[in-house]
Amino acid sequence: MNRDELLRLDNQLCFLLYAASRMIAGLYRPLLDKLGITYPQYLVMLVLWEHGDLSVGEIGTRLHLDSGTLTPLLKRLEKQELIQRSRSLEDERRVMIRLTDTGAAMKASAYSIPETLICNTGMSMAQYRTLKGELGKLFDQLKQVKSCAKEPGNHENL
Amino acid sequence: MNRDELLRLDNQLCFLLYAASRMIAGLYRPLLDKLGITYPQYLVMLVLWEHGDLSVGEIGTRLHLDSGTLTPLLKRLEKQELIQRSRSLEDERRVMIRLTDTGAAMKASAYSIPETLICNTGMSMAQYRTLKGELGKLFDQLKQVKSCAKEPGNHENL
DNA sequence: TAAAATAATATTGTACACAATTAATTTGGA
DNA sequence: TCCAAATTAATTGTGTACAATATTATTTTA
Repeated sequence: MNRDELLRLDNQLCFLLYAASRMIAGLYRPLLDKLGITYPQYLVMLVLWEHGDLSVGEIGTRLHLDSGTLTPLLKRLEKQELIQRSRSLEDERRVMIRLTDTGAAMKASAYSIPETLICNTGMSMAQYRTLKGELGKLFDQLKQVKSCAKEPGNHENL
Repeated sequence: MNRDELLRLDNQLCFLLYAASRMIAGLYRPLLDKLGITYPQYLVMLVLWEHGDLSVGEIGTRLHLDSGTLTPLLKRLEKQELIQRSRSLEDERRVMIRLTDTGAAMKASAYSIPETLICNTGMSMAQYRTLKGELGKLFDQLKQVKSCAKEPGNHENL
C-alpha cells in the first residue's frame, strides 16, 4: 500500500469502528426510546442491573467514562427516578448509585433488546461470534495500552 | 445463554464497538493535537485529501454525518484556514468545501499517522486484517439496514 | 498530628452527534 | 408557467465525551 492508499477512508480501521458504533447506536435508539433512555444511559443501567449498587467511579471504570460524562448523565437518570444518588456514609467522597424499584423493574422490558438488535444488524450467529472475539481481543489490548500510558514517565510514547 | 447473561455488559458487541472506538480515538488524540485538529475533523480532512472539493452533503454521505454535525465542524476548520466554504454557483443550495494550501499541505504531516496508530494498538498485521474484514462486513450490512429503513413504509420494523 | 499527597466527584468549557425545524433553492408535474 | 414537492444547509435543542480545574474528604508521612 502506498502513502495515499494508507490515508484512504476505506482503509481506516478506526473509521469502521467509529461508523459502525454510531450505526449500531442508531439501531438501539427506537428500542430505547420506548424505555425513555439513551444508549449511554442504557449501558449504565446494564451495569447496575448486573452488579447492584455501585459508586460513580466503579461505573466509570466499567464503562471507561469519567465523572465529567457520568455526573450529568446520572442526574438525568435520577430525574427520571430510575436511580438514586447518595453520598456514601463510610467515605463521603463517594457517591453511591442505587436502582429505584422503577429502575430495577425496567430490566424486564430490556431482556428482549439484545436479540432484537443482533437480528436487526443482519449478522449471522457465526459472524457475530467471530467479530465479538476479534473485538474482544482488540479491547483487551487497548486496555493494556491505556494502563501502560498511565504509568509514570510513559506520557510521550503515544 | 439465559436472560441475565444476555444483558451482561461483557456480552454486548455494541459495548465493545463503543468502547474500542473511543479508545482508538484516544490514541489518535496526541497525534492529531500536533496538527491542531480533532478526530472527526481528521476524518473530514481524509475525505478531502482523497476526493478534492466536495459539498457538505457529499462529505456527510461518506462519513455518515449530517449537517447538524458538519456545519459547525467545517466552520471550525475554516477558522483554522484549512478549508474554504462557498456556495456553489450552479446550485446555490450546495456549499462547496475546498482545501486551502495549508489544508492540502497538512496531508504530508498525516502520512505517518495510520501506521503509528496500528502500531500503538499493539495489533498484529494478521489480527488487523481479520478485524478489518469482519468490521467491513458488518459496516456493509448496516448500510443496507439503514437504506432499507429509509424506504417508504419501513419505519416500524426497527 | 498537622501538612502534604491522594482520591472521588463535580464543574467548566469545547466539540461532537443527532432529531427536529427552518430557510432557501431547485425540480417536476398539472 | 406556476406551484407543490424535493433537496440542501443551517439552526436549535438535548445529550454525550473529555480535558482541565475545583472542591471536599481521606490517607500518608514527616
